[in-house]
Amino acid sequence: MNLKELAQHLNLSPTTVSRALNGYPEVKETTRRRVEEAAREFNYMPNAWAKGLATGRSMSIGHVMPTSKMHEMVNPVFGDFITGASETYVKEGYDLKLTPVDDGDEAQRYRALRTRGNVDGFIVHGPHLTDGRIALLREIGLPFVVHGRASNMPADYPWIDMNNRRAFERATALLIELGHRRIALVNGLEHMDFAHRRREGFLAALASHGLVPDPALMRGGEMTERLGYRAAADMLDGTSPPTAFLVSSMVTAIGVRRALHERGLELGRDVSVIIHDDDLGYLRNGDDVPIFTATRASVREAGRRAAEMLLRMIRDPACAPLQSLMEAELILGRSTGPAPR
Amino acid sequence: MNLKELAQHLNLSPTTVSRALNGYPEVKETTRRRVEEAAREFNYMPNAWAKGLATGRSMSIGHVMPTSKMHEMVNPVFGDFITGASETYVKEGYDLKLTPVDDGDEAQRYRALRTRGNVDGFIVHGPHLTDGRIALLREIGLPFVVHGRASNMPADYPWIDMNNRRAFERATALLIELGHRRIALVNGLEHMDFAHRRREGFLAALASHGLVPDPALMRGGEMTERLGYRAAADMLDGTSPPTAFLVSSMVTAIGVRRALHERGLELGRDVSVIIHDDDLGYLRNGDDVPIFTATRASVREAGRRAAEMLLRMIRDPACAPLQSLMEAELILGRSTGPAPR
DNA sequence: TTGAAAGCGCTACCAC
DNA sequence: GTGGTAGCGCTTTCAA
Repeated sequence: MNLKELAQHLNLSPTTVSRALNGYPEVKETTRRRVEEAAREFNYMPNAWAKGLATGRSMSIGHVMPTSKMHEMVNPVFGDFITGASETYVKEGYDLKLTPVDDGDEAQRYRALRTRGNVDGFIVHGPHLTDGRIALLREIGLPFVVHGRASNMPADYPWIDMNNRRAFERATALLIELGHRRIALVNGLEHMDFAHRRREGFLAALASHGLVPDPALMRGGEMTERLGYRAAADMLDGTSPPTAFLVSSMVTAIGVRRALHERGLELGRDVSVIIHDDDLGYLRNGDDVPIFTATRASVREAGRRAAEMLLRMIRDPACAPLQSLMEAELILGRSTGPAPR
Repeated sequence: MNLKELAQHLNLSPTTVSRALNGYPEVKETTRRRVEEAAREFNYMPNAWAKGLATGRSMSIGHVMPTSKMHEMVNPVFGDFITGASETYVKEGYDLKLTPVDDGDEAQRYRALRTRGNVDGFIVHGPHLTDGRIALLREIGLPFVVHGRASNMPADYPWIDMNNRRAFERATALLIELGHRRIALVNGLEHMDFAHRRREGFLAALASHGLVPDPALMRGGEMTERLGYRAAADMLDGTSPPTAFLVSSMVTAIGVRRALHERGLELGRDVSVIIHDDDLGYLRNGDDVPIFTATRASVREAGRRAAEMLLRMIRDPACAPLQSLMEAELILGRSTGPAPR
């Protein structure tokens, strides 16, 4: 059933039916009602292609994410974020076009999506510190929202982000106040913006307490179990081992625990650990360790908000770029850890 | 730059240009070359909407996945699978339309995608044992491929799946041959097809060795750390504790380990464990435990294949439904575990 | 308040 | 081998 047929059924012109369905004011109320009813009855849905062709809008949003580091973002933040965004899209009749893209040919893919007229806007996932995509997207001229930030770029684009810096600052301060002086940081890949900010928070807290960071106690990498194990093992076997760890991601923390366990060290007795992770429900490793976290619900919320920001920009290209910072939640474990030995 | 303008530049008709670009045979080779060159030069890309409208094909594929259980599939298989599928799509000029959908209103969303003419086919993720979507999709009439299977449905649809049954059968047999008689199964949610098949494999191996399954030693649930912990704790504290565990997912296995550790039991000394997981690179918990696994590469391969199957069906609706079973790989740990005490 | 008609950019049929 | 032209289903002037 298409518009024309529907119009014939109603003894109306396609024009009027179109207007009625799209909320134009000049349609008589009774007519509109009649049309809407018939549309429901025949389960009429406008053909997206014709509509796109006629309006120039595609009613779909491109989500582009680098695949080589996929696990960093996909797992698990990405799923929840996208679910949140979809809630908004569905409500507003938009589709979500997912484009995993190799780190290399990003520019190509963005341009293609743009030129073929396939999307009305972009969500950018997993920004690096210096992320070329922002300049690229600006040049391309479609609205976009960044999930995260790119610290080394002028901050005049719209973004939504967790306050990673603050979470790590608070976590570090907490450990310092417990009496720790040698605190290890096991971080994500530090060319990723979120990891960089976490590090900054860590350093800021040290500095404001008059502590000097020890490079031997700072490590970054893909957030795997293996990284946690290697980093902790090296540090614990080093000349002056840490008494506390601050760990990016639960998975990495598991590796840290393995290294502790191998050395007969007990968490909460010999060593303190604080974890930051965005995936609580899935992998909660007991409740013995304090966690800074973006809960699943709040990541979803972030997705919803990002989508709303983007749709607003699509509708009103002149509107100011919104920026939104969300706070991580602190969940205290049973033991916040001991004073250092 | 659109087709008409490009044609004018070349002093050709739009028709010829279109034919040249779409590989029709009746174009003179020199003309084709001229056209292709110009297209590249002006960075011409056809407007997807016009093309869709004219051809009736959307050049995009819908990936629909239930969100309520999202972590089960999203994490981490989904990312790799979709990356693989995208490789195929990009090559063939297709887009990937992602639709997270609440378990409830699936029918609606599928129909909408179909009626609005938005997709040419579907990939179905995370099938349940009795999955209504298969009947629904058949009724809707677009080609689809299921990532996984639905055991309780007639198996005449196209699917691609890991051989979960066989992996668990082999794993169980391995434990039995080591001398274990009381083997625990910590499984995923058993209304999910993959989990059901794993259980079947487990039971089959017991049966073929003349062992009777003990319901107290079988547990299913969301594959979280907590499930592993609870299940193992209950079983170990029960009247006749298991001497070996077979665990679905690395994350769950971490919980099992915690329970063991709490009780002073050591893995590889007091108890054997075999894990099945599809996410090796990310969360490899040491190399001390044997793992059945679909490697990241093979999951990607599965995505590629599924996409190819689907595109084939789209092009030739009459073609027979392909079905493809992939074998999990066994990676032996340093210790395969002891004989039972 | 409604309708007729002209496109949107492309493909595909038919004629040359 | 190439070109003219009629749609695909919708929106959007302009006219009534």
